[in-house]
Amino acid sequence: MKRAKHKERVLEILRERQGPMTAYEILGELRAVNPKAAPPTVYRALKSLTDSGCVHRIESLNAFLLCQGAGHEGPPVMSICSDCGRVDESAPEGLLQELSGLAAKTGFTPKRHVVEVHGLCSDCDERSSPA
Amino acid sequence: MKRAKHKERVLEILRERQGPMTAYEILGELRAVNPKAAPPTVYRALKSLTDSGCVHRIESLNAFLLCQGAGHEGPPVMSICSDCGRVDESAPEGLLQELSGLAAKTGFTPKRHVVEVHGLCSDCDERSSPA
DNA sequence: AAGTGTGATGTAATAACATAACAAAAATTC
DNA sequence: GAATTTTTGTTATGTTATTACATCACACTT
Repeated sequence: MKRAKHKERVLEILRERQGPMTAYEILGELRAVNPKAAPPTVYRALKSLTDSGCVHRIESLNAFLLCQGAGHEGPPVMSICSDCGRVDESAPEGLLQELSGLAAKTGFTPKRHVVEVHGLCSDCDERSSPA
Repeated sequence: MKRAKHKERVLEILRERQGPMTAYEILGELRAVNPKAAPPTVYRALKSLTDSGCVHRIESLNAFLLCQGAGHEGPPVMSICSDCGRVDESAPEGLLQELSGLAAKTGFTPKRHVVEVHGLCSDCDERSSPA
């Protein structure tokens, strides 16, 4: 097994950020350490990290986020604040059932779920419509 | 009221295709009629069409699809076949509740839902694992 | 008809996101 | 230690999307 240096560094970068980052933002950070890093460098690392599940890709932002979810009982739901950019991961109980029920009705066999909710986090919501 | 020629033409193009198209595929078709069409042309038309709800953007494909859903009681679910590329829209009853329940727990106020399921449609599933 | 306001369209350039293709280097296996 | 495989480096390019500004076409007034 090889060292996979970049993978670890990307994880570190995402851990420090505590929020979503685009591939090119990550690339910028990688370059602080290794000026030779190029787009394939970061996309390779991200592929392996998303494949293994410790990083999630947020499709509607073209961005990546360290997995924060406890277990992986169901598809993760990403709650994305349109105002401050904060993203929270959750895993509601019934969601998988709901989506599986759909599958049963239509004969569709699900492999990967993308569930992303855009809106306002509680902080930003309060700020925009104060009590 | 102005004519909004491109909007109508984009709708027609999507109606003919009966499936998802990328903005640049649409642009190619637009150019068959109007060689002057450029990226902003198609993105403007698509913005107005997606804003009004008659076209959906599929985030995980960077593609656009004519709305096929009956009513809009809840967030549309896009079922995307990884094999044949077919996309079906549905609107399961309980989904909105499920996602709203999540909101209630966390204080997040949802504005827009993205629910996309990748997998195999019934045809492709049968073909890959025959009875 | 001439002027004016508004929304649609044209145009050029570029930003932002992602992958292809191949070369070189490092680790693993034999 | 030679062969093989995997990872990394490098260059280039492909794909998706937006910015910024100019112009056009129509509707409406005067």
